[in-house]
Amino acid sequence: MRQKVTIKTISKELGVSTSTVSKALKDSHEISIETKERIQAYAKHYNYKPNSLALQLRNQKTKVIGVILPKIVHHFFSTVIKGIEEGASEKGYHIMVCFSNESYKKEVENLKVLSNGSVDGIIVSVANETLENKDFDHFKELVSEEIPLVLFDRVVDEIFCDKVVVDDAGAGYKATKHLLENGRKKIALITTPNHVNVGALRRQGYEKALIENYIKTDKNLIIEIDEKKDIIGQIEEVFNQDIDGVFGVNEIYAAKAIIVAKKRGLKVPEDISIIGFTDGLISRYSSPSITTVVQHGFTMGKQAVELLIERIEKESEIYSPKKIVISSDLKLRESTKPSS
Amino acid sequence: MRQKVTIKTISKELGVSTSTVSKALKDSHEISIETKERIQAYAKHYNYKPNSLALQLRNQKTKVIGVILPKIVHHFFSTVIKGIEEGASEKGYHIMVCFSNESYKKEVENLKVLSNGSVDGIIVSVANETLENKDFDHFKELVSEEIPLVLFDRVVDEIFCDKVVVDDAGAGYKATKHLLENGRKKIALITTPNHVNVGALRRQGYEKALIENYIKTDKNLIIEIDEKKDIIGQIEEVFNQDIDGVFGVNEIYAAKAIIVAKKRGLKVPEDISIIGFTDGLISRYSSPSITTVVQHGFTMGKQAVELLIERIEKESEIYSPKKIVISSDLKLRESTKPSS
DNA sequence: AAATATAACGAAACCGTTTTCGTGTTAATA
DNA sequence: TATTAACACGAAAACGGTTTCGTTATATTT
Repeated sequence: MRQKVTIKTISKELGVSTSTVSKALKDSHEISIETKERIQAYAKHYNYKPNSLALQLRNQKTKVIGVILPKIVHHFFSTVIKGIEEGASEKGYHIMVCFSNESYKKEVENLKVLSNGSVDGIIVSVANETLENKDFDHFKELVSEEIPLVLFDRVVDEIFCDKVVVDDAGAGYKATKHLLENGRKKIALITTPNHVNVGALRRQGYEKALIENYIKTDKNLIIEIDEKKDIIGQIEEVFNQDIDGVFGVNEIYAAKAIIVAKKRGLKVPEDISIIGFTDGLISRYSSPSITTVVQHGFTMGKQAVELLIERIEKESEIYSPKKIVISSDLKLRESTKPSS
Repeated sequence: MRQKVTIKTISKELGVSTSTVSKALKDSHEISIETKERIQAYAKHYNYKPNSLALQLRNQKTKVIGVILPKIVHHFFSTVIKGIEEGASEKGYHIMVCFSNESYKKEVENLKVLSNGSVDGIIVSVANETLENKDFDHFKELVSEEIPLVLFDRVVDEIFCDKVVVDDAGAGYKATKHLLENGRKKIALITTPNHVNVGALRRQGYEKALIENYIKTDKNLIIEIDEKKDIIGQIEEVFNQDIDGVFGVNEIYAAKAIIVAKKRGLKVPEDISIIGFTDGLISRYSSPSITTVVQHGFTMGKQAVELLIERIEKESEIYSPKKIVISSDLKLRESTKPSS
């Protein structure tokens, strides 16, 4: 890179001290008008830009927020990141984004890098592998260093920090209840293994709705997808039972359920109602379009970053962690309707 | 934040100089083994982490790459960013992500912030508004400051820098040719206004394929979507003509074309073949699934970042910009088949 | 005329680290 | 015994800014 023009360059060139230059550029009253004008003109002409590293070092803050996501090619997370960026941007912050790719090791690495002073605070959605391991020491260390931290969506209770979550249990309840109100009684649940908190919570909601309607939960109707195996194949199994409704805990499962239903000659939504989670493009464009629980990822991201910045900027005050619960709504589309 | 342990803290605490501490932590031979052990033990115990800002300032490099994207909630761009992050990560870099939201003003701002020393180089896909304005001074200034810059996908030729593009003309050609080979002759093109380079290029490919097959391009079959208006409505118009094939320059247009076709009682692909661009989730999950041009966003991102890092790390050498063209392939699905 | 206020600027410390270049002590060599 | 080498460490500059606290010269007040 071409040698940059610094305060030092200017001071040498104009025969004044660096302090004078610094003050002149800030329009300080300590400097005479003529000198200020000379300096400002020079700076403008040579396109002087203050080196932000120097400022960050001096001010002990970077105005950067670190973000660690499990993945990015994913509608929900990309929505969240948009919310985070917008919220950050409004407050004059920038974001540094890393991905854990659901790996514990990468999450630890990322956290280490971000906590060395290059960001003012960190926002994380925990990797699946970490949730399985239940090893959260890296987060606890962060907390003990008093680095502001906000967890969202995939959070863990035992970490002492702010959290933003969707009301997954409530959402699962709403989704299931919608199917029940459609007159469906034999409702299958296509979910993730239980260590994924959100899956577990959505299942709780599902079970609660069934119980309220005096329906026994039938283990055979609940299937925990192993993503390493063939998903369609696993879904086929539950279709071997007699069912008239499906609740998929994400939009992929719902979309695949539709494919399986069609293959079996079942009409959606006439013969079977199907509801999904995550209001992404799949739900909108699959045929029939899918009724889903919309998660408000954008809101989550924005809330998370606002919480974080508040924490960063009021570090003097006594701190007690908050938990924000974002409720979710149903978006009704073609894949559900009352049974005839 | 709790006061962090620095080299200075350690040096005071152990009664040695900061130079000694620094050397000891680097296992320098200049320091006696006992002293080194004392210092290292202390550092480990108090969880010392070198302040990366200080290092960046001293080394005059940040190991951070700035990325400016027009948007993020978009399959192609999120794929690219994944490629960028992976490539960066492999070389020990991190990424700082900003969004222009297709706005010229935000792009200029982002560029200004990133060029103040906080990143070693920048990767950009140009905002639509900027392409309309044809105002590229902010990029030229960057180039004149010799800040490494790589443009991808939405590039502009007059900027002197490395570029990574997809072979849009070739891809448009391939897509159209596929429809022709299916025996389709009245092929509509649903595209963007011409100032969007990629749209223009794909259109060139479309026209070339038609000409090769001695088919006159019919203006009435080409529709430039104005995204501010109702998209479906605009697509309806082209369906008022007699057509048997549709080439949509992105997956949304293709998906909406399918919806319109179905509404008109046309069977896809029996009566009409429809092909899209961008192999995202929509194409995969809409019904029928959509034959598309796959853009290899991941590869683009990775190539872009590798180009950039090469440029950053070999700054001494004489520099002549490269342009990498990524070819695209067709992914055949259900929405196209030979006419019967 | 002496004391004080003000204006305009510079010196130096500081943020946290690395690195060059001493410097003092001890051990080995001439 | 005088010289040199090796060892172990510290002082200081540098990266690019900001800011506190002088300091000098002039202007104002008593």
